[in-house]
Amino acid sequence: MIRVALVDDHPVVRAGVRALLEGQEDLTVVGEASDAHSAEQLVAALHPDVVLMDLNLGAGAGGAEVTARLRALAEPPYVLVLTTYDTEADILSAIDAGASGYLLKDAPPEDLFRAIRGTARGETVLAPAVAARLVRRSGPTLTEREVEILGLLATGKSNRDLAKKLYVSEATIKSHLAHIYTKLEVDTRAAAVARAIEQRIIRPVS
Amino acid sequence: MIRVALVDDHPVVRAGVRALLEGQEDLTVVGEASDAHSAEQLVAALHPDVVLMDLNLGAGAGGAEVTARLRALAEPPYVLVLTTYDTEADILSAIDAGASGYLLKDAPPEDLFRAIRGTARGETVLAPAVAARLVRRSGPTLTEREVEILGLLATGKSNRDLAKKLYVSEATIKSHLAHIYTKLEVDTRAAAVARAIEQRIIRPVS
DNA sequence: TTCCGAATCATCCGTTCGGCTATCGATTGG
DNA sequence: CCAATCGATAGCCGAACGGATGATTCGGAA
Repeated sequence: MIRVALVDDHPVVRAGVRALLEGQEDLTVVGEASDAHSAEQLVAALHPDVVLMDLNLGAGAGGAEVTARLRALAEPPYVLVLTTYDTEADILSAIDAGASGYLLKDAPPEDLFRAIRGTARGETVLAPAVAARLVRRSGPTLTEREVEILGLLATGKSNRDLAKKLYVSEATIKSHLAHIYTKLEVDTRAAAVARAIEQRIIRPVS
Repeated sequence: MIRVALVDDHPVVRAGVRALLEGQEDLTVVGEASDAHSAEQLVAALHPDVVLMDLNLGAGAGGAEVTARLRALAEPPYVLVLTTYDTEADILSAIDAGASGYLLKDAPPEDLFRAIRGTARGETVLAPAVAARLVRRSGPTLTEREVEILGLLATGKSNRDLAKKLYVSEATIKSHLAHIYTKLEVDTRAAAVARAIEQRIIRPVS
């Protein structure tokens, strides 16, 4: 019997996953948590085999942080990230934090079951769409610096502002922008920002 | 007994809502659909009292369209929109299409129950966050024209492009942009696009 | 009917962008 | 160990942008 814990701030999703898993003979839900803090308590107390983790836990610590802390425990559970969609950086940081897999919430139940069973065996499981993003590097890969600049672009900064903020010359900024435009196949900052948000390279939050 | 039909492309969500509703004595789920087409068939065949509708049905027709068609039936069901989050325009078009209410998926189960019961009685139910958006007109209200321009801005169009596309002069475009900047409290197109996406005024899709 | 907002158009002007072309050190990886 | 990539830098130039100001028309609300 694989003991599963759910961490998600959506009651509907928790109920859904629970209902689906209870229909499987070898899977059982031993607990639920809706925030970072109770998630840690839950895992410490119940020692589940697998934790289904939503990365977006509303307010407070994010799923990646929680994942890292859970994996730092004495007998760490396997963590399977189950989320709707996130930034490439989010995915990477979750995996960095020790997540064993990454599934999207719109996955069919069979995929979910398979992923949990695989995870419980210590396998790494990635949703096809996610794997594609990571392996094929779907689309061009932006450098850290470029992502940083994109983030600032979204706040309406001018090249001069960017130069000051990053302690480089305007020429450098323009060079980066040119690279960004090429990679995103755009030719204006506005389109670059829209693209970057659409491709989840940056988030639209300030 | 209130007969409910679910329309959502996420199996997990369908299972979750079903599980939650089955725990209520006066609510029963009579059917599920994951796309526009089967949703219409389902409703025509089963005549549910309330349809829980996700606006984002993946590919194909959107939830608003489906809502409109369902409401055009001889004995139309009440439609309660249950979605994660959408554009102000989406909300309005759903209500235009005849939806009786609008709930967010992260709502606690009790709210969901209340909303379904209210909807079945013919009441209009809006999630607080949604109501606030519509009533208080949270933030400045952009005109249709301004939203249209914002959408095109996100594709990287220049003022001249916009002028040609909208059959007006560049001066007009600049005038609109100035208004947009004022309302969104920004001063560049890039920031305007980011703001607009963040505030769900436009969507980041092309 | 009066008044206001939306949409349209216009001109001026200084600033900023984006394209182009090149160079250079550092780090990483075959 | 040498190629490739990344980050940083530079100058030039035409086009685009954003700010400021003002005007007209039209339709709906007061």
